Formats: sequence, structure tokens, C-alpha cells
Amino acid sequence: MEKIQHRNLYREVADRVRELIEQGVLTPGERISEKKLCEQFGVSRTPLREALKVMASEGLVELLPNRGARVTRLTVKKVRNTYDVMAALEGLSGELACRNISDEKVATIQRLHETMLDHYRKRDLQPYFRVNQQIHEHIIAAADNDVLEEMYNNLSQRVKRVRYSKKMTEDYWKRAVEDHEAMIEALQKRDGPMLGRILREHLCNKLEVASLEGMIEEEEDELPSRAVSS
Amino acid sequence: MEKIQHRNLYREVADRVRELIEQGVLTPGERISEKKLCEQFGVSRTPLREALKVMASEGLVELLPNRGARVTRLTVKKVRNTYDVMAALEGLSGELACRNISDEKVATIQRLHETMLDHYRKRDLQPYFRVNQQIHEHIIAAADNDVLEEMYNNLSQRVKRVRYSKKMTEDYWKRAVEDHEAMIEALQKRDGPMLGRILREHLCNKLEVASLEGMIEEEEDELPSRAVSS
DNA sequence: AAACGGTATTATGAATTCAAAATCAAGACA
DNA sequence: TGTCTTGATTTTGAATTCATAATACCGTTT
Repeated sequence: MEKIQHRNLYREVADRVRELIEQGVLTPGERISEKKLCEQFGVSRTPLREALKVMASEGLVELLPNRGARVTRLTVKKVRNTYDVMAALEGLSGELACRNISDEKVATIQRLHETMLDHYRKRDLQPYFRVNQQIHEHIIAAADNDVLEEMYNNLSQRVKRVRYSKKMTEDYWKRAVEDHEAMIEALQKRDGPMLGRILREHLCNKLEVASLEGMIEEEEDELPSRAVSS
Repeated sequence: MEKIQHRNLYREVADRVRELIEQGVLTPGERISEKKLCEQFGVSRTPLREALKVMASEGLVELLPNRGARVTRLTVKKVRNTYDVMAALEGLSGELACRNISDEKVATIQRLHETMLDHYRKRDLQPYFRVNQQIHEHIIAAADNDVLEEMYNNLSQRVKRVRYSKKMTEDYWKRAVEDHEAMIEALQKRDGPMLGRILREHLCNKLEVASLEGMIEEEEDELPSRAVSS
């Protein structure tokens, strides 16, 4: 009773490679050996190479002509740029969500909000983030815009690797929760512009970036060659 | 003295296919014959198939398992969704541009604006649109955000095919120009929130969508098969 | 010992080949 | 006549093969 095989192989392979990157098995800047991965996955190079090309267009790997693929190295600037765009998309999702969202869905989000508040009061950071993430995903889903969702998921995936250890100070956390209170209120009132503004400026995103400063190595752009500095 | 050949073949092929789609040689919903295109381009199926997979991830073609590729059919909903996201991205570009843009670049944009006004006074629609487009591109460039630019270009490409015949009524046109006046003013004052708001709500985008209603066939989702409904 | 040069090896890019699925074309049957 | 099989043909998906570029290895030279 294995999984049925009609999905294209290259998609399967791409998902596997994405996992490896996400889990840090393949580290940023690391050269990807086609041969090794092919053996590991038990497929030929054709689907792997197709997967790598797709992932390159997604920004997860870089292809160096005649020199293979490397996991894209995240820089602070790239992450900041990505979060800025994600914030804009979230803002749009807020505006759109207010147009059509049903009372039931608002209620669902409100319940998630209450749960999140619980975690906040107990200072359970991980559960807090998890529910927080869910709330944002629900709003994006409510926006009912495939393109928006697709773009957001793409960007989200690029920066997934840096989702560790956000430094959450009391003050920031308090303000983030206040933002969420205002979000719920705007959602209930179906105040699109307001919800949009809150989400665009929601400091959750900026926060992560801030905490990243100094966490990502900004150094060499090229492959470490034998002949390094004398 | 031909172009040197170190660019990957699949990229070359993808560009060619994109042109064919843009020019309407390959029509929406049309099935793409790998064999025919390979012969036309003089390449094997490998790079073509890689190109198609990348283009699928870009949303330009759809891959049906074991049934080949088709040019993505644009629906009114898809176009509307795309323009909504593009507007959000433009809004962000406005906010970001105001942070760093130099006086010289503002002046360049202002000159473009004057040119555009000329075209407006003469009611030269095509040149007006061209310069209009340039202004938006300049603002996006001034935002200095690779990710933003990448996303915008991707979306822009998807809807390039419908850039025909926008119904530009006098009233709409007048308001669009007013928007642009306000944009320049906001840019000069480096008023990011203002420029962002204008761009997000700039009716240029909505307008096109409106004019599309009824222009795109919304019908069948599947290939016309022999064995249709009983 | 370090630097250079040349060959062997390996990895990549692309074409070709092979297996399986889908499509097409007749022919059997109601 | 129209529908349903059945087999031939085409097309797709993936593995393999082949040519070329990059890398590693190793001896020579200074």
C-alpha cells in the first residue's frame, strides 16, 4: 500500500531536496552533487536535474554553468527583502479577506487568536509562533487569491531555513499581541484598509530580520578554492 | 561573431517559448507538442522539457501528467488576482523607493512624467502606456529590492498576453493622470506611505481588469476528449 | 618545497534510447 | 448507425549514453 506513483518524479525529487535544505542536511553554499543525490533517491539524473532547475527558478538553489548547483546562501539583505515583500502580501491578504470572509471563518480565526493569547500568557514561545503562523495562513486563505498564496508560499519557503531563535523581548512580544488584537477587531468590522495596514506594518516580520543581524555569515561569494589567501 | 554559447540551453529555449506565447503563436489552452518545438529549435527534448518545467513553476504553462504541456489559459479571475498582487507589490515599491531614491532618479522619473503628460494631452494612447510603464519600472528599480522585482516581473509576464485594447475612457484616463501627479508629489516629498497608498490603489491595474470582463473565454477546463458527456 | 604543466578522472550538459501511457484507427458487434 | 474492443502508432517520462568542461592528480622544473 505504497503511495501511488502518478506524480511526476521531478516534483517528488524537488520535494525531497527541499526537505534536505530545510533540515539543514544540505547547507547554504554547499555544492550539490548530482551523483550522490541520484544514488540517495534511486533515480536517474534527468528528474534530479529538472528538479534543480525548477528550484533555481524558485530561488532555493543557484546553478553555476558547468559547475553544478549550490544551495542559495541567504544574506541579511535577501532575508530583509523577502520579508518586506511578504509583509506587503500579507497586507493585501488582509484587505481581500475582509471583502468576502464568512462569519464562521472569522470565528475560527478568533478562536486561534484566543489560543495564541493563552500561549502568550504562559510565555510558551514555540506554541505561540505555531498558532501565530496559523492565523496568518488562515487570513491568506480567506483572501481567496491563488496568486497571492502561491507567491507567499514561495517566499516563505526561501526563508524557512532561518526560522530559528527569534529573540523575542517582552516589549516586542507585547506589541505583537496588541497588533493581533487590532487585527481581530479589524477583521470583525471587515475593515480592509485597516487590517491591510496592520499586517503590512506588523512587526513580526521586521522583528525576525532584526534578530538575524549578525546571525548569517555575509562572507565569500565563491566556492572555496584550494588556493586561498596566502 | 555569434552570441557566445555558455548560457544554459534550457534558458534559451524557455525564452523562445515565452516569446511564442507572448506573440500568440502558442495560444492559451493549446497543447504544446514537444516534438514540433524541438525540431523548430533544433534541440533535443531534454532542454525543452527542462524549460517547460521551469515555465510551469512560473505559471506560464500547465503540465498534465502523461499528457504533455499546455499554455496556461488566462481567466478573468486569474488576471484579477494577478493584478491585485502586482498592485500590492507596486505599493511596496513606492514605500521603499521613498527611503533611498536619489534626487537624480526622482528627476528622471519626473521627466518621464512630463513626457507622459505630453502623450496624454495628445491622446497618444500607445506612447502614453509605454512611458507609463517605464515610470512604474523606474520606481520598482528605485525600491532596490531584488525579490520584489523578481516577483513583479514574473507576474507581469503572466499577464503580458492580455495587454491589448484597454478601454480608456476620458474619465478614467483623467483620474489615472491625477494619480500620477500625486505620485510625483509624494516621491518628491519622499512620502513613502502616501506613494505606497497611491500605487496600491492606482486604478491603472483595476482598469485593465475591468476592460477584460467578457474578453476572455471562461469555458472548458479539460482537453476536448472524444468521450464527452453522454 | 613551491609553482607550473600536462594528463587522467570526474562531473556536467545535452542527445539518444527505452518503457509505459495515451491517442488513434479500424473492425466487431449490437 | 453508433458503440465498444482491440491493436498500431504516437507521445510522454525517465534512464542511459556521449561529448565537453572542470577538477584532481602527479611528475617536472626551478
